[in-house]
Amino acid sequence: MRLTTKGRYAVTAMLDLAIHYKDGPITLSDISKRQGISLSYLEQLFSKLRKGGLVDSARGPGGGYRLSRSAGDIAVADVISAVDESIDVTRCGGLSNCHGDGGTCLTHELWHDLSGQIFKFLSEISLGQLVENRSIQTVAFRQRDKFEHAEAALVVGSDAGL
Amino acid sequence: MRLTTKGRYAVTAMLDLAIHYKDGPITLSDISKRQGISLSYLEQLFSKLRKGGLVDSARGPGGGYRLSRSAGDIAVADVISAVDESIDVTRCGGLSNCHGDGGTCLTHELWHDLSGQIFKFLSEISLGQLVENRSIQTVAFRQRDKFEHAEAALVVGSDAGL
DNA sequence: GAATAGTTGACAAGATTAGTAAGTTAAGTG
DNA sequence: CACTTAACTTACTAATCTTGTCAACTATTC
Repeated sequence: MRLTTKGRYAVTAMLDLAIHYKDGPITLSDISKRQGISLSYLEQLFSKLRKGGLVDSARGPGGGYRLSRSAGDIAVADVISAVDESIDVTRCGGLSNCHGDGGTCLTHELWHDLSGQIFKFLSEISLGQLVENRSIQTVAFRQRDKFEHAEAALVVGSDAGL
Repeated sequence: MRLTTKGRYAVTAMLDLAIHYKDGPITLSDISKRQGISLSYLEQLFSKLRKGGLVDSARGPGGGYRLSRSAGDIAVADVISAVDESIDVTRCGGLSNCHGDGGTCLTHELWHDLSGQIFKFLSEISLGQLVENRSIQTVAFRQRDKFEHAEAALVVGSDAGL
């Protein structure tokens, strides 16, 4: 899981789509103006988003892009994965054979696990939740206490989104 | 909040430090060998980690780096922030004045909030937790049933896909 | 059927980051 | 003091991100 400005641009653009969903197909030129992202970059990003099946396109006048499914069914992780092809990294390939020292592959596993958690976290936040549940979220976050925090973080991530 | 390979390297190296804490100061050369990260790059990363107050250094023979405080007191977010100076981004500066359209700055706010959540999430995971809870994790992981899944996943952090 | 508004794809240049190489300084050791 | 070790620093190269430009291709509209 990586999280770069590229992913941020993609999520931003998708949020824009989600917000303006009711207006029919949205042109990249509109998104470009609203979000301050260069048109050519948007074209590249949406090429990947389209290949990832996250958006549908319509050409010609009145054309543009729209979400391929409900905003509630598109996770933030989906968007980021689509544009940010995450080449796996740990030299040992994740879990295979690098036991030169006691702590070698253990470290990689630790990272692997953490990475999985981040991914899971972002998988449980949908664009729809971000747009709709804004106020509820912050409240839910404030309420939990320290010891529930493990569970709460996940639950919050899942239903309250942001 | 950004999450790049750079941050991953830093966390990996810090985990290595945490694991080998009892061995006294650890040289970058050791970390380099164990984790497969180039020495030069480690030097650059640790320069920032040191400036960020996360590690203490000792020069000369027998020298090396060690965590400046308990592994339980160092959050993953601390490490990533230290090496990955996250320049803020949204053209409007985060929350200021870009209301050209209804959804313009709202989108930025949404991203800002999401970013904050990711940060909070990573702030609540310490290096110590990652290292210590691991053996418990794998066991607990196997034992849990579907409904305990949320809690276990965080404590454990195991499988979870990517 | 031509004009227009829009996507799609390719390519390249500039800007920023990631990563490497090599040299310098400080601290121990014989 | 000379030598070694290892932290520090600076300069450089490679990769990636981001923007720009140009040329198709497609559906709508006049």
